[in-house]
Amino acid sequence: MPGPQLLHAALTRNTGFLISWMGLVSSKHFSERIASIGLTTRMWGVLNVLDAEGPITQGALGAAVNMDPSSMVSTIDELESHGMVERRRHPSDRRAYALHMTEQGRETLARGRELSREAQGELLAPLSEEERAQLRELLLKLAAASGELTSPPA
Amino acid sequence: MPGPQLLHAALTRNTGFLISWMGLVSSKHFSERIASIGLTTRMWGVLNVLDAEGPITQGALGAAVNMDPSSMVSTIDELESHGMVERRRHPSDRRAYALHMTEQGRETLARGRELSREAQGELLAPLSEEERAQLRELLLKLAAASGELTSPPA
DNA sequence: TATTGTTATACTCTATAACTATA
DNA sequence: TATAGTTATAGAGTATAACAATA
Repeated sequence: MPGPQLLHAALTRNTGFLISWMGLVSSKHFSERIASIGLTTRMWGVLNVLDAEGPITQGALGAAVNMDPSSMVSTIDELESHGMVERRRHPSDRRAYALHMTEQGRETLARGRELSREAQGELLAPLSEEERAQLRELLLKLAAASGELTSPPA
Repeated sequence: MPGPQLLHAALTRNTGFLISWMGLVSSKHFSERIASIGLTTRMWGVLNVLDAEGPITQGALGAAVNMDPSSMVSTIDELESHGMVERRRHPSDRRAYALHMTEQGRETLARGRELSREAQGELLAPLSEEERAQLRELLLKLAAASGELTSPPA
């Protein structure tokens, strides 16, 4: 799509389609913002989970963000080349890395969180504080149950 | 992502990210369903708008679903090869087509709408009727305003 | 024999630019 | 000169398979 614009009324009937649409709008908007500090959405996800989980294996991190191993390689490559993450050797398993966040990684993450809040504010501008909280709760319920989804019927 | 599963808690803080995530879950789930009747998400969007707008030009249809002209060509090719849409010549402009939906297109659309309702029911299963209506209203507000978004700051 | 991470490869989706036939 | 549609191509993003080092 050449820039998400207005959704045709005919495509507005199904709430699932609405969610997909707003998901595209949101991720496009957000990725434009964090691009200004050299981040992609994938890097963003990895950086956040790494921050929460501490030194962790590349495979475990990939599993946590639902990214396959080969995509992880290039994502970590990017983060490392920007000095945000270090690949150190795992102390007891010489096949594996222990990924560490650098000081610059932490600074970038902090700056990214500011941008993230800004982007969210713009995205949710049409909603009142109460409505934002409502939306957030509803989405959390859906996300919590989304693991049981996605398998096509027999 | 190898199949949307659970979202890591660290990525749950930002509502914008939540929307993106659920958008991926929803569109993956939905596209798996309509694949069973030979439709892709793009074909689905075009079919719905074509149904609403009646015979229409390829370019106008592309604008209505925010799809660039070259992507429209392959999408209409698919629809035409499945006998759902016909490219007839525009009565007064021989450069343009007037796209017509066939009877089979209408049948597929009707069947797709059933699948769409089913998929929506599964996606929104964790929500009560009242919550579903809430979510729908909130998303409509956001979608209505999404045109003003997406441009990065100066 | 299995696992961690890597490489090479391919497939999908989407966008860009150059082209044709009309206007 | 501009527009409707087409073609060829290139760029993301993501997935698969084969591989080296280590377990």
